[in-house]
Amino acid sequence: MSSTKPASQRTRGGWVPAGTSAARRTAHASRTTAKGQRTREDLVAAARRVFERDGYFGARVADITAEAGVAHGSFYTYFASRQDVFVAVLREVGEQFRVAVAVPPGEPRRGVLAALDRANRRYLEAYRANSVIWALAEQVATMDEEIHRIRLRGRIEHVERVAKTIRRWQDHGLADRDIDPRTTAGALVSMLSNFAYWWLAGGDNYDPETAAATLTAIWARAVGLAERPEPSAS
Amino acid sequence: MSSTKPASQRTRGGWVPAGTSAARRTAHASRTTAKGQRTREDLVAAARRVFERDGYFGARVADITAEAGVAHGSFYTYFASRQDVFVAVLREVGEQFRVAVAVPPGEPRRGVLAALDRANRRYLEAYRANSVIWALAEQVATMDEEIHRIRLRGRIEHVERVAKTIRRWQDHGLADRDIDPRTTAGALVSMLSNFAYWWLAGGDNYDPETAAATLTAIWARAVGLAERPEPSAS
Amino acid sequence: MSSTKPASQRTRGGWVPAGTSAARRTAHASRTTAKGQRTREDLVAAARRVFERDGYFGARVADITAEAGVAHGSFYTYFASRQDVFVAVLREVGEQFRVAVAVPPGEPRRGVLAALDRANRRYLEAYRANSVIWALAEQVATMDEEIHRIRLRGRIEHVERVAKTIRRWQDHGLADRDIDPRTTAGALVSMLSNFAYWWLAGGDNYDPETAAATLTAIWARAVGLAERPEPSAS
Amino acid sequence: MSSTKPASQRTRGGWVPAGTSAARRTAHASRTTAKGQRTREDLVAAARRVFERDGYFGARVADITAEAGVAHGSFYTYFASRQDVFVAVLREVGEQFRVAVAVPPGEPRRGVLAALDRANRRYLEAYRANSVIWALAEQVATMDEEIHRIRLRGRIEHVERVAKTIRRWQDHGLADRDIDPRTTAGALVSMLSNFAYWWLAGGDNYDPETAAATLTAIWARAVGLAERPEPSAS
DNA sequence: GATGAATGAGTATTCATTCAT
DNA sequence: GATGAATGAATACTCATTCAT
Repeated sequence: MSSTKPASQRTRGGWVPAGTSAARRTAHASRTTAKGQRTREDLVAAARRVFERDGYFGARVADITAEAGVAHGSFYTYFASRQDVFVAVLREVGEQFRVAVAVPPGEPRRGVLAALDRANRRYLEAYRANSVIWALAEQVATMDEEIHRIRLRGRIEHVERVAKTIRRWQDHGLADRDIDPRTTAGALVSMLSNFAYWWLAGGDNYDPETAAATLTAIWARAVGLAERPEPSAS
Repeated sequence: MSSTKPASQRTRGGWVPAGTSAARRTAHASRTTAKGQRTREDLVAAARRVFERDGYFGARVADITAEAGVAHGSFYTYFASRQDVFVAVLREVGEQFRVAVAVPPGEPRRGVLAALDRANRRYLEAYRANSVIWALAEQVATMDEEIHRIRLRGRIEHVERVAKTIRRWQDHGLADRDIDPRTTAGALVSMLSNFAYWWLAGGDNYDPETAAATLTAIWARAVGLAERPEPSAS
Repeated sequence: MSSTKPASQRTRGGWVPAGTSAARRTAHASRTTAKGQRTREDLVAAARRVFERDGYFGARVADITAEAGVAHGSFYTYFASRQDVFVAVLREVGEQFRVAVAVPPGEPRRGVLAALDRANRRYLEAYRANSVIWALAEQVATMDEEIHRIRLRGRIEHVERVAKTIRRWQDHGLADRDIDPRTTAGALVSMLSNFAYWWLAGGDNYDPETAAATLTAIWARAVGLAERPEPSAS
Repeated sequence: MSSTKPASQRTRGGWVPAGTSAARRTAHASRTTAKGQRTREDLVAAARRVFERDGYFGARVADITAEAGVAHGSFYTYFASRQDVFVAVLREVGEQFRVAVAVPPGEPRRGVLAALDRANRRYLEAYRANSVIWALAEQVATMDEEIHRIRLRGRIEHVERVAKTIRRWQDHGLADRDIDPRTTAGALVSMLSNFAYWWLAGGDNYDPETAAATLTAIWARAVGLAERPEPSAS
């Protein structure tokens, strides 16, 4: 890495340039020790705890390093800013989330409705496990463009996945052909995620069993899911 | 996450610092000059513009007074804090919202489905008109307990209103008797509001006509709304 | 001042913008009280004292406000940064300097040589009076482009003024016609200012009378100044 | 401004913090591996590049080691501080400078004026080749006592050498007897070095040929150099 | 000798709030 | 009521230097 500085900082016009210290942080990619790896992980874990406890704006870098038991300055060996760790935490949580929602490999393939129901319940469970940090992400999104982009990407991914499922159902004659898959998917994903937010993080109370059943029922009705098993399924 | 902070909370993050001079200041209702009334209105209007432009945490009191064209200090003649104006702005917007969604007095009472569709479209229009500030409120909610309470109250009000409608429909034989009105209402309100957020403020694109039609369709199917007009209405 | 923010901070692309706090300082031009004026002056005076005592990089904003007897935050009511006050101080000193070098109105117009000698001595006196801050400026120039520009402008102004005088002398037959006025002026200004620096601020010692006389003599010889009074002056 | 700081000075600004571990580290002269020697050279070369690119205060130890391709910590195996490498770089450059200016052994000894002209042109060439680092040294001098001492010593050496030449010329009847050699030398050295700075590093433009010729001409006139060759030369 | 992770002191800047005119 | 100057607490970030492998 011979030079990490923008060309505009080099000598220009016969004048000896003054160095500024801005934005010279190097990506911390190469040559990381196992110890360094460990410290980074500690910091991410500590950050998550602090964010959950104090919120995004309430979390000071000092709190995070104190929680991780490292020196204040060590934070900046691994992250450029509070936002930077937050993104790292989100990435981790998002991954957990994606895993939770995906169909577990060993799951028996019975009815479509049963599968849908199980997926919804898994989503609610994942939300419950990550409700605080997830709700936080939903909020911080508005204050921070980077995080908003991440959230939007996640949302669209989710919607597209659902839309694809709906199209598949339509192709198999399991769902109404006259609904718009993308729009319907958007509405259902909104229903699921926002209901989960208010129920599990926002203080609006519901009965767990009724909630899960209702969500699945609406979902099924929305796409006109034929209750009977596919007659000529693969 | 009604409150994750200990009572000894730091002043950061919008929590009301107990015992500040904000408390000392009395409600400014009585003894208001016409001029004073006008200044207050200017400040609220300016605050809304600044909040929409800069976000909640990005809006400084100095920006609001500059926008309103009054002295910095004058702000505190009318409001105790930034949160205080934000609540004032929200109250105003919320009122507009409630008016927009309510059934217009002169509206002809034709079919239930048509009425539902019209209500949904009015909601989307109201959201579109207020999307920025509304989305802001949705987000700020979690960062600020007071505002979260206001939002939760609004949410529950909305859900209860819908639940009541569903119950009425059930009583009239227009909706399925075996759905839970409160839970179904919660899911549908989540769907509507969160879909509106992503569509109108969050950057997820949909076709306007399809969107409105899809939302109404799901709504109708969710409650099992009989498409035929009520045989023995009112 | 309805809006001090760049257009790029306004709502873009259906996404609610987050406010950043960068670069929103307003020019402190309009509506300044006499008291405010006074505080500003106090700060500039204090800054000069602190800069002379501690150097540019050694001067902390806290030192300046302490010296001025105002609160730390008050500094930023008037200046955006340390560099900003430094420029203000330089402007003040530069002005004193320019005045010192200019021909005093009441000065009797005797010989050219005598006038030259008097100008040089006045320059040295001005340098002596401002040596510390002036030497500082000479140094800081390299670290800060803004200040380098100011210095370069000052240098060129000075050189041009001298070149103009040389041309006038050439026109009057008082100076050699075959020297290049601009280059000669550059060399002489360099000689004067840098000699002054090493002598009065840099620790290289000379006898005051000899120094002044030598500088004037070299100056006169350099332009081939005819020692005899102008035969047909003015 | 040899020293404006009290003994209890803060560590800021490049002053040598008395009693740090820098003192503990011994000169690294003895017992050096070939490899170690090489690393040291790499660091000095890298330091020069970084200083030229970023200025003295803008150059961080981390930048230098990155540029040299060695570990951060290795820097302290060879140097006690940034100032320490800077001095090493200066020593190197100063040596190059001295060599460049010295009379080349094989040079034919013709006229005094011609010799003077050639020396001045060599100085300008050397300055041009080292303008950035040299200007830096000139500037950093005032911010750092140690470096100021080095610079002052260099200046005085240069002035004394010129004064000695002038005295020789006077003895040989080639120069005016009534000028003060030391003061004249000081003025001429200032002229030369500062003109070179503004021209070659500071952004003040001149024609190369005119510049060189003008400097020599002023120099010759200043000492009253008889244009004719020494009648009774050596 | 070389490495790069850890340390933590040091400081500029922001902005809500108060208060003398 | 209005004004705008003054206040000062709060905190992110930098980087020279040390030191365990």
